[in-house]
Amino acid sequence: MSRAGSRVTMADVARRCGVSPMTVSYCYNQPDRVAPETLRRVREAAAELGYRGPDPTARSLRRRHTGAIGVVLGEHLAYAFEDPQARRFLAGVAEVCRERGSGLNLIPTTGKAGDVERVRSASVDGYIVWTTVDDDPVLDVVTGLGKPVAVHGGPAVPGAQVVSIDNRASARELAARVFAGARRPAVLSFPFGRDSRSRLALGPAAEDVAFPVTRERLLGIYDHCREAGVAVDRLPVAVAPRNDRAEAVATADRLFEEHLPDAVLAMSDQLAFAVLDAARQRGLRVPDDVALGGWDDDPEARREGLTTITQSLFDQGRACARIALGDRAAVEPVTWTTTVRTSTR
Amino acid sequence: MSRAGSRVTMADVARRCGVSPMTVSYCYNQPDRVAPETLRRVREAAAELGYRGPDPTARSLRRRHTGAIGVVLGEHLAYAFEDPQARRFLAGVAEVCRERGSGLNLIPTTGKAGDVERVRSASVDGYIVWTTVDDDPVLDVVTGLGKPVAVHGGPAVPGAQVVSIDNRASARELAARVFAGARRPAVLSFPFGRDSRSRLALGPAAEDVAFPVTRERLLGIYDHCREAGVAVDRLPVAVAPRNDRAEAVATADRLFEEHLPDAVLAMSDQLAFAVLDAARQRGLRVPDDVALGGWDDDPEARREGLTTITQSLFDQGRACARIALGDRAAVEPVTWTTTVRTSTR
DNA sequence: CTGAAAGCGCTTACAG
DNA sequence: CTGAAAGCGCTTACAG
Repeated sequence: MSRAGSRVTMADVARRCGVSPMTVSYCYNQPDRVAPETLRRVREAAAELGYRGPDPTARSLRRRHTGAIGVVLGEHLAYAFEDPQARRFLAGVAEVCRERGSGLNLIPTTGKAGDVERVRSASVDGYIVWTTVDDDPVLDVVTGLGKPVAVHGGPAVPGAQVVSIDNRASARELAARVFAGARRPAVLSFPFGRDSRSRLALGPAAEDVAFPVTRERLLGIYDHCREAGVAVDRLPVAVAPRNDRAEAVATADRLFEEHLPDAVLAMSDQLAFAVLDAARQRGLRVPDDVALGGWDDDPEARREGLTTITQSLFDQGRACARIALGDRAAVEPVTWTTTVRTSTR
Repeated sequence: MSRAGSRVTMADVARRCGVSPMTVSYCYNQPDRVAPETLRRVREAAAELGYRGPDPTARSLRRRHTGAIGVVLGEHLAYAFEDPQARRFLAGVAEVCRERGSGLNLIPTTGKAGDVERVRSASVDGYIVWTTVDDDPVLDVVTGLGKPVAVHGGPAVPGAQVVSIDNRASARELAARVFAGARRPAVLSFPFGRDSRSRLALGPAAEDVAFPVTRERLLGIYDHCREAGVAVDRLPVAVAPRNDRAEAVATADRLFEEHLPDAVLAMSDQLAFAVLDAARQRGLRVPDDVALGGWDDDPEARREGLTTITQSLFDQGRACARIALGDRAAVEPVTWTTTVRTSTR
């Protein structure tokens, strides 16, 4: 048996044992259709020649599908392996891929020029786009390819299916919990756009927020404020540079420094933990001195007694994968619930 | 501009504006070679027809490379997103892919029948195999394809380049540290083979260990024992079901229950933390009652004062990616050092 | 600066 | 049960 990694083709095998290339093809794709003796000879010839089976690229071209889906990550790719929620999501995607024997292609984008080309030139049958900004050029490219597209979180664009909880409704409900009885409520937000700089403002306009998930949550919080008679234009909203517990402590700390809030609604559990860390450093008690709420219901949230919006990023990953693989079956709406623990009054 | 996602080819564009298909091809691949006016007309026709550029699969077939590498993960794929060291490794791989504009294909295997086919039928130019067992059939497949192959950790096989620290030497050196002054040393090991069941034995034979990384570390520990006059056949070796802190606590606890060790060498920081958790539950002090050591130098290791083997899984991921992309440049040997902290005497 | 030709390696309905 | 033919969509030396 030769180990020649060099190009051995079906035609070579066919020639070697005196059959046509299509018979060799059938040996690999529908072995039942081939006479046992022929099958044996073909396999023997393949072994002698070191032929390892049909070339995947040629097969994909001919069959007009690749058996893989692409996941477009809008951040430095390492993020996908660091952020707990992105990980849960990808684990869900991966599970479906494994069930279906499908490939999983990670496509990082950076907001620079090469993105569009990298996305377009991935050999995949469908795309999943991880939550991005409204005007991300990748969305146009991906929806113009005639392949199924799932967008996690948002934005909603024609030609793509969004998989997301109702962020606005969940924010409104959570704000009611966290801000209950508070005199100085505040928000710790995700970045507004791709330029992820930390900032702090009073009731910033929701229209300025480029990430739909962030915008909807902000809008939901404002909804509550109006209902509860809280002045939105005096609501401090601090923006964390990234969804990272350690990094966000400084932002949370500045929030305490400047406004000493007695209730903080954070846009994720990670950010809520950052508030918790900052509060502890100051000797503040939760929820007596400061009430807290977050999103995601991370395993750590239970240990910390954090009130949070429970949702399954894993299941959402699964749903996105099914869409990207072309499942027409109606994907059920994404569910969420408010889980009340001891961090709120 | 049409949004027809349906098949529009280069030939269609060529026909539309009265040039040959190859001119259209040049417009995408070497636009400088084309007269500006022609370029303009071709682009216009492409826009009118909704042509989005060359089909990636056809291009790959023609060019004979795909611009992607495959990463073979020997565990349930979700593992890649959970295990801290696997994540660091993949982040390193991903960084190189991003630098080179290369794709990253995740290929999960499960030890079952479909594996070989899934690996073989991935359209990639090179492979990275995450540490696996000696007789993994995937190794044969992957090295027989005539494509570059990097194996992380091991085993070493012809046709593949191994990227790994010297596990045996590091184990020997670490054992000397951790077991110093101990009367009842013990080991908390990774699984020996793919059947990941928890067990506890005295000086089990290293030859029975199917994972080279695990075997080499065990051999290094035995090396030290022989030098230091510790009876290997009375050295308790507990096997954790998985490299998971929470899950391994039960195994560590059993080790304390049955042997009450005063020094435990764990094969990773995660497993060392499990020992730490079990020790704390029993009110044991580190290092006075029990000395501890691990591998990897996880960020948490510094906080916990854990003596450990420092290595960069991130850099090893980078090295593997370069190999899989065909870099012939000598990849430097992988470095490691023993970082001594307060968990040893 | 542009085109005619060949071919990357395979699969599929269709005959026989 | 097996084969002749067509073609998936593109790129590349080579002429001109």
